[in-house]
Amino acid sequence: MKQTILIVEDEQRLANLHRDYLQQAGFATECLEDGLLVTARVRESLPALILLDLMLPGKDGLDICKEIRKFSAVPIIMVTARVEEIDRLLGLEFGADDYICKPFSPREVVARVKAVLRRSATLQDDSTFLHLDEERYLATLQGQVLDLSAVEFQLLSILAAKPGRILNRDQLMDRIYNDRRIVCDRTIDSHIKKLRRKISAVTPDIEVIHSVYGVGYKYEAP
Amino acid sequence: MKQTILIVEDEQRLANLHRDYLQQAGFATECLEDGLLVTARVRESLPALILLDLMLPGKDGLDICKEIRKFSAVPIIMVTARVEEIDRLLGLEFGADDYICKPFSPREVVARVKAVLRRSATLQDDSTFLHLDEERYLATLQGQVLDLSAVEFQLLSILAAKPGRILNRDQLMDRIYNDRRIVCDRTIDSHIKKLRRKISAVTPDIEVIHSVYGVGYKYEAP
DNA sequence: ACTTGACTTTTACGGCTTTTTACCATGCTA
DNA sequence: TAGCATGGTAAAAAGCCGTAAAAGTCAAGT
Repeated sequence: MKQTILIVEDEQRLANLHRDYLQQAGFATECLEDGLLVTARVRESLPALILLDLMLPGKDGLDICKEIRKFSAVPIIMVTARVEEIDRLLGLEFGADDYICKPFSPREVVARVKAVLRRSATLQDDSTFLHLDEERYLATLQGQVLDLSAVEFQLLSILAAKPGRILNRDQLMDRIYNDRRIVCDRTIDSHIKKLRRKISAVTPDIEVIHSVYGVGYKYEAP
Repeated sequence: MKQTILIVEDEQRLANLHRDYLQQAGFATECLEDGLLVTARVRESLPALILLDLMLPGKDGLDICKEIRKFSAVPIIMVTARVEEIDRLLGLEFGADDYICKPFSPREVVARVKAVLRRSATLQDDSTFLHLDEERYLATLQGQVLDLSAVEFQLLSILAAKPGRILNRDQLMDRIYNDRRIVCDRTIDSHIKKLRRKISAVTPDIEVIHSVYGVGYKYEAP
């Protein structure tokens, strides 16, 4: 079963070059010439990696990247025309996994693709299990996005920050409501329940939020 | 209290990149540009993890690693420029905890750092006969986990805090129920009994909770 | 301003676990 | 051996959790 690389590149000659080399290297390929349908295609064909040109007709590469990150953690390699771009991009947290600068040799592209795939393979079953982007309130579990409400996200953050450590309901409430609001502690249970439901929609067989009878809750990865 | 990551990297741009991402991820950072002062720094600032470039001016990364291992078990992640290096390194027993190959995405580095830290945290000692982790309500006896209820855990903690010292039932109740609840003192006996049963499931031949006729109970390791 | 819809909090209850109690058997000390 | 302390057991009581549904809150859009 071949892995599919999605090539998003408006310059036809370049796209073909990528395609040929990647196929030669044993990958399946798909091509798009503009940014309009990228997200739709990603959802459909679930590529193993996306090679994304930064300058595209129709839509900016950065926007596409952000959009994809809303629902998927698929590896993305950005292709840019200018070296100076890269430094700028590196500073930004917008979620690409690597950057290639034109002009480049097709061999280099293949090498990078392999490198990124290898990395993401080794990381998959490890720390990438749960990723919490505090700035964006974006939680991903095994590469899939968890659509959490603000309170749910916070709750998960607090628990996941100290895996294994048990927090009681008062501690959790104190951290979530720092305005000293008084809420019934069963409220926590309620949010926990919703969190668990959303999490189990992604990983039905793995429990990550455990209750400790008479004490509280804890987060613990498999 | 943040954990400190010590970055040892001669390429300034790369070091800054690491630093920014790790700080973003909630770590404190320190940087060194060559290998000469690494061991001294490790002794001083006791970092939680070291990110160590293999190729350094002044001293070889491997040597540094070995040197550190003589006095510390701090987690070390080696950074190397070439994939082939890794295979070679993996064969050698020199004590790094993980390897990262250039080029890499800063996100990956953060992920690896977290993964290694998590692993080393869970590997923490099972050398002591009885270990009580108050934070996670986790009691281990000779490396085996005792599945205790909240009260049982407290009871064992109180007794084990003063080995050999005899505590009567009132003292024990006072410490367990600081809300001045009045309970029958036979309740203690009941919990003691359950504790003993769970403990003897792990170490059938060793009695650690002793009753002192007419006085109370004490904990005493073999 | 009103409606609407999404999110949060409260409340109630069944089922389950732990804690407590009661009671009898056994063991210790004088 | 008498008298009290402790151990074992089981059943009652208390407390806790998961769940669902009702009630409240808030902000966006009309």
